[in-house]
Amino acid sequence: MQADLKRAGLKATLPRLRILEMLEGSPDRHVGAEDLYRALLAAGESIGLATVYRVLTQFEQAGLVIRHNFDSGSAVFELAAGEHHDHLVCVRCGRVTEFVDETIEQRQRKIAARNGFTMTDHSLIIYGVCSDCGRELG
Amino acid sequence: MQADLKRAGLKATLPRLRILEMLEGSPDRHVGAEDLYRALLAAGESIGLATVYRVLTQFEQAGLVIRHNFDSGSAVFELAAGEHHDHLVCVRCGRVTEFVDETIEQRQRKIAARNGFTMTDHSLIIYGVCSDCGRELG
DNA sequence: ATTCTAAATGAGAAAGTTTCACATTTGCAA
DNA sequence: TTGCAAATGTGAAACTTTCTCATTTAGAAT
Repeated sequence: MQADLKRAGLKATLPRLRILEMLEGSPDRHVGAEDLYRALLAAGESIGLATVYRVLTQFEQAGLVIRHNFDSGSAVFELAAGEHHDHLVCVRCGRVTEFVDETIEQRQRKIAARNGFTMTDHSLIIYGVCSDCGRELG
Repeated sequence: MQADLKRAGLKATLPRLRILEMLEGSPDRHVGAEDLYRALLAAGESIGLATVYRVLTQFEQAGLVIRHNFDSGSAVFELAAGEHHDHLVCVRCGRVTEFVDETIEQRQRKIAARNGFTMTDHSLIIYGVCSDCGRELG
């Protein structure tokens, strides 16, 4: 854990370790900065909101976390562990499901190339109503 | 033009007409609320920023415009005329290129269905360096 | 262990985006 | 023309994110 930070070129400070723990222990993989901040306060840590934002941005630059701009207005962060994947977001309850589709990945690379773009990143979000919410609505 | 508004169930007020004209006459199809506001002021209109936001949101709900949350932090709007399409965004100069790929569309529908989601919308953004910027960077 | 120093933090102010509240104005139907 | 509901402009407010700077801390060098 400290090693993860060192490897990323970041000092292993208490706030950084706490934030990393929170991200690893979080029930939902996708959390907002404010949520994270409140969870840390609730857990008895004394941390500043500015630090949470700062650290998340550093983690993003170091490749430890990924920042997503879903339609909600504020960003959510997720641990970068594991494979690249895209997202299904329920517009009703906010539930996030991950998926990978190699066909889509390939087409994206082709499209970027065809348009003379050197692809650095991409974001695919499918919005919809999840099965639970669909059932509730009838 | 007035008819477009009427059809959408909106009164044909002066601010709404001006905003629609701006969107139609804009050199880049993708504009921010603030940009639009300043362009209107520059054109001699007297309009409030709140009105611009309000009207854009109404236009979005009416299906006249589409709101995008690119990584820039603030939303951009585009006229909904024409076919659905996705976007390539240059991370350096901000240039936006549109594309359509039926294969990707199909896979998305499949993925939503497989996960029990009723798809309402989707957003695919490819970030990269466009050919012009790539040339400049060498 | 102790000391030192650059880096990191916490608190609150500040910046940027978007929405709200409400007095005034305007589009449109009668 | 007139009347009224709907829309607007202004400024305040809400919300997210970044900045500033005095204080604290991690880790390297004693």
